[in-house]
Amino acid sequence: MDAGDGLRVVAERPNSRATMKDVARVAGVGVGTVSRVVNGKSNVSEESIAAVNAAIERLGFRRNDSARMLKTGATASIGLLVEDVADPFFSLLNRSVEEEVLRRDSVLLTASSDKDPNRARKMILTFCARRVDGLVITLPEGGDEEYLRAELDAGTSMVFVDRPPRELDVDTVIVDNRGGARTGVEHLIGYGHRRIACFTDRPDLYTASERIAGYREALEEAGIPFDPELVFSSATTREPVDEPLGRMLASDDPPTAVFAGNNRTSINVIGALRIHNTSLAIVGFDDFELADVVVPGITVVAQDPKAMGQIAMRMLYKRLDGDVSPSQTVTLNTRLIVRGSGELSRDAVLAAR
Amino acid sequence: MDAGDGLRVVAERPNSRATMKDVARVAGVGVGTVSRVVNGKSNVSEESIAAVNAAIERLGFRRNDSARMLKTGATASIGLLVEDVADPFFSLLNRSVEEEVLRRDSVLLTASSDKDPNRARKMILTFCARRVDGLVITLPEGGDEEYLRAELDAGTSMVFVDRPPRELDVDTVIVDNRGGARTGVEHLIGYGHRRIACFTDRPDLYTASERIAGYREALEEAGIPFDPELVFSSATTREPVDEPLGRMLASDDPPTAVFAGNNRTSINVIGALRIHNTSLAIVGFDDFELADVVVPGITVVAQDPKAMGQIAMRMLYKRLDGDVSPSQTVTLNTRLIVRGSGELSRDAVLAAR
DNA sequence: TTGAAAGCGCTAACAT
DNA sequence: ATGTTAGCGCTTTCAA
Repeated sequence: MDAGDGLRVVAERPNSRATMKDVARVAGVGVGTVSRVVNGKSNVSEESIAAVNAAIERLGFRRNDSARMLKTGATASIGLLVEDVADPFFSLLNRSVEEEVLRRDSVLLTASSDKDPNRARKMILTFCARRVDGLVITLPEGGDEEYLRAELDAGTSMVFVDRPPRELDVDTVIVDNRGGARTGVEHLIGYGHRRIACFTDRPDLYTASERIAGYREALEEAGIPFDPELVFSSATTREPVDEPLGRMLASDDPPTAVFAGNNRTSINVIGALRIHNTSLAIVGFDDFELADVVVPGITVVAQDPKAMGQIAMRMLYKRLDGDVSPSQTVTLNTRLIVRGSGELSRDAVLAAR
Repeated sequence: MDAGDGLRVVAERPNSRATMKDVARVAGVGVGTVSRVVNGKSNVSEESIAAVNAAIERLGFRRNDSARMLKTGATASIGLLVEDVADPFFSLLNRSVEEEVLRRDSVLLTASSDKDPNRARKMILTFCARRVDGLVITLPEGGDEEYLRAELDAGTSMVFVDRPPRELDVDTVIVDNRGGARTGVEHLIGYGHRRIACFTDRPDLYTASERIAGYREALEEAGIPFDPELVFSSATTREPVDEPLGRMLASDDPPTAVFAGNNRTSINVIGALRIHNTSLAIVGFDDFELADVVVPGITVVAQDPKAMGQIAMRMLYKRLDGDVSPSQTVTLNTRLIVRGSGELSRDAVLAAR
């Protein structure tokens, strides 16, 4: 390169982007002016604007936001941690959060915890190292949440969604899991059912335990004894469901209805019922695509993940805008969507046996 | 604060995070040492490590990655743009990409284009301004793609998924849409069908047009005339499907089978068939949850979004690791999953009328 | 309206 | 093994 002949070879610097300095040089102005143009400040002459834009175009300049973030301290980014971005519920929440983030011209960093507290911790700390402006978190059960306190103290805003923190004092958006489950089970009881099976996720999960509690409350209120034989709590994958359902059906006093604790569970129960060639009344928690396409349509207790995301982001941005009022918990109500499967009466089920 | 009495008030600097300088001061070492400890370099004494870690703990220090990124030029981040993160297909792709990103200790920025070229452009340029190491892109139809060339020239690696670029010379992962569709339609023809309806997405979309082409190829090969009356191409939402399906069914020579161009379409067609209280043989493109729970199970031409994400990331990381060989296009084969709906013979359908 | 210059927090080269 | 320092690319005073 510098062959010693005193000539300075101005390399094209492949694979290295032009900086404002480069643009300034080409445009024949100072970097300050370039910065003003790039950020659309008002006090720049038309001439300068034109010259700078031409240089930008020519060099393919794109502002380096790392430098900008370092300087200004604002990253215009939000971190979202959910259980699984591919889960129908969380993917809808994801999209909803994205819309709000876009509205503020920020970017969204996403991650799936896969229900693993360590993975969650790692991702959250990574987000914090990137200095996200705020965090939307579905924290998996069973891990320590103390490490979040340091982030909170350092001024990182966060809002919990889908389940509340154990100790932390942060904004939270949840749904009325217990009340929703109770409504669903009451609905079945209203159609004469007294033997109602319950298929849910692991009961150490907040949402599952709340829904089981709602199930029990409805039974109790109706004076129906709780029978642990009718509860199965690892229903999130398909295979484990067939056997316990079969056992229940083969018992002396088989169920005539089933309450399914979430969308995956509903699907698994429907499949298992198919296997056992039986039909029971069924009400599921969570709506899902195709719930109205199977016959009969599946009656569900629906959540609104879109609203959840919107509300969470609204709360978060209020904090980012300086609100320091006490933290809030917003509890969204569920909605019973009647489609047929939940309106199969006890008599009808028994008659078909 | 500085009350003029010569005393320097060392404020607690609330809402402003500790820096390496702070940590160095508290630990009684230099910033270089702090940096070495934070980054796990080898040549540091046990003493220093302990002192630094204690200070980090006490101050709640977390490295500012904006500064690190500015300095090193590496952002350890990948940008993913899909049509909609809440779509069952793309959400699975999203998760798959996330796993690969996690494996490299990077973070993932995600965005939905919502099929809007302008929104796509905005998000991609934002990602570029953040200096993502690489981009995984499903570019919406109908927009200019030239702006990507500047990014490519600047050294940003990218891989297209789900549909190929029009002009750009970049790595691409797609599925054999045409061949898959042909296989699906041939399957129906094999069961005696000669009047096969086709419900798809807008034909200006790459995947839809390829699938329609596959549909036509299968017909042609079997000597079945193509009838535009049997094709409906805006089947992505529910309502528009009912009417054209009804019209086809009421015609002189109604279809006995239907090929559905994607998962949403399949669901809509199933719903519409329910409305019209008819059953036809059906094969859909894309697998979906519940495809095996409805009766009969839905026979589908399945893609593998997980594999797509893995392969895309493998290609991307090879580029990031310095591979400069010519760009590749990987075409994944589809898989026909037989579940019953596609094996309803023409005779059976006619007999039921 | 504009250019010059300080400095955001970090890494890495250099000196010790 | 460790402290010091230059500088990454930007924004933002400050002075002109």
